[in-house]
Amino acid sequence: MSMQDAGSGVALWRRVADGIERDIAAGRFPAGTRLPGETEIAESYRVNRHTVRRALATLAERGLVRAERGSGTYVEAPRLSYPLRSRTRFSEIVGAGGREPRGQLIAASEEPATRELAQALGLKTGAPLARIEALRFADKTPICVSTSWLSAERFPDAGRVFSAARSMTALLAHYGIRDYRRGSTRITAAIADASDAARLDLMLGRPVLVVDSTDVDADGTPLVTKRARFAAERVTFEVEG
Amino acid sequence: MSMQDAGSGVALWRRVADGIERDIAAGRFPAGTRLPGETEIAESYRVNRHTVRRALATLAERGLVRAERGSGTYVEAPRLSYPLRSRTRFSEIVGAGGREPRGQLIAASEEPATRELAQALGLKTGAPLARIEALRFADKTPICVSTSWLSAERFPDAGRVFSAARSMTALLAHYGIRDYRRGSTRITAAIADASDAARLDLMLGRPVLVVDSTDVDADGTPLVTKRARFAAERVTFEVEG
DNA sequence: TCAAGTTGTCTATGATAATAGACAACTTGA
DNA sequence: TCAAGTTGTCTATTATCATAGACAACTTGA
Repeated sequence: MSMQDAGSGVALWRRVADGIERDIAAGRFPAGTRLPGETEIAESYRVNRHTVRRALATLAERGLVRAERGSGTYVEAPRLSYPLRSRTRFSEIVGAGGREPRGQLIAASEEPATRELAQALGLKTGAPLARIEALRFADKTPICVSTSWLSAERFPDAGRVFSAARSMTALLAHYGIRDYRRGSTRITAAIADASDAARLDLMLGRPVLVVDSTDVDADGTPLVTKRARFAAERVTFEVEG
Repeated sequence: MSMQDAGSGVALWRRVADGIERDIAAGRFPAGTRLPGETEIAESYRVNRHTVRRALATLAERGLVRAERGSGTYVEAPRLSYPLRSRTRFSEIVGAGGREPRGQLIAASEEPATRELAQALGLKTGAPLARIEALRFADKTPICVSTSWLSAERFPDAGRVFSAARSMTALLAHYGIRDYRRGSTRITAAIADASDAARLDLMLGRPVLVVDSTDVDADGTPLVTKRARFAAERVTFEVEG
């Protein structure tokens, strides 16, 4: 560590990487742009060039930038704008950005409802729930990991249905539910744990947006409650009103 | 670093600290609870006891836990629930949790509107803006740093008024605006920079929730646009509908 | 063609992170 | 009172972080 560091627990190269990434996310380096040279970046962060190289290496590994020997380092990808409205679907949001939405089932299982889950779904503690863990992509970039819980009685075989349907909207449609909306949403941020980091192809220690939400049908009856972890660096939530 | 680490750029002790803090935030260790012994934590994280000690030391420094020699380490503080509605005020939110809201002016200045700011406020690029930077507390805990911009023509002397009023609601009331609401809100997360970390009494590298918002009057005319950085570990946003 | 500027790779060195072990100081409950 | 379990402090060792310098390989534009 350098002298200016008072022992933050975050390596210098990582802070440089974060800085560059924020500049990219903020649009100061749009996609396709050439970044300043490594020496120049090193000077502006008051850091050794090797430290900058390590920072750039991690960004390159994640596909955010691409280094071209003899020429420079160039910006690759943008950030997904994610509106939080009552009736927006993941697939629509991604599609609106001109990217291809994809869902992938990680695991499906059954488990009894904890007190919190039961309360969210309007069921009794211990009621059988289907638990579906899925990974969602925009093109080939993983955006979020979501864990969904539904009543196993009302939605029998939910795991199998989801793995075929590949989206929650399609799953609910399979059970005759054509319309649903967001009942509640809670957002906070955390640091990615090992499992999320691996699935989201995210470096350990990167921030994730943690969204707890419950979807309800037209009558307000809870259908499904979820906890999703979004790679913070890849999305910006937009709240209406 | 240990072998299981592939070079995440985040020190082990910090990941342990994050883990413990998440457990506290998730309510697995409610306020007043005694944490497992250092040796036990070390085993569960597969880490040396000294590493755990360092993690606990930082949590203690931030007032999250308190170590008692010979007895154990105990949990101190909870997390603020922050609803995102059209008409919620910081002071009401904090007050609702039984805590004392406080605002502190960091700096006030005047500057011409950038293109983005002008657009948000419905003004022309270059129009004079008052810029107010403030720090907001719940009791003695800093919650967020906010930078607000208002039209300097419509709100002359805004900085002085704010420093007396100590809240945006009171400032607007001073100019005869009794009612206002949230026009737009955008949320993402980032890593605290040095300045935010210092003001929020946050370790460098901790996540912050970045909220860009614009408040409008009853007619929908933009009044003030803000960027606030919240210590993610101290709040949970609640989104309606 | 050539010079200037770029990224890629090597060696070396000091500071810090993480491990390991031992023991002191203290609290708690039997 | 005492034993078991806790936090506090010390020494020592190894791996990684960050710096520093030098040079190769390559691209670009004059």
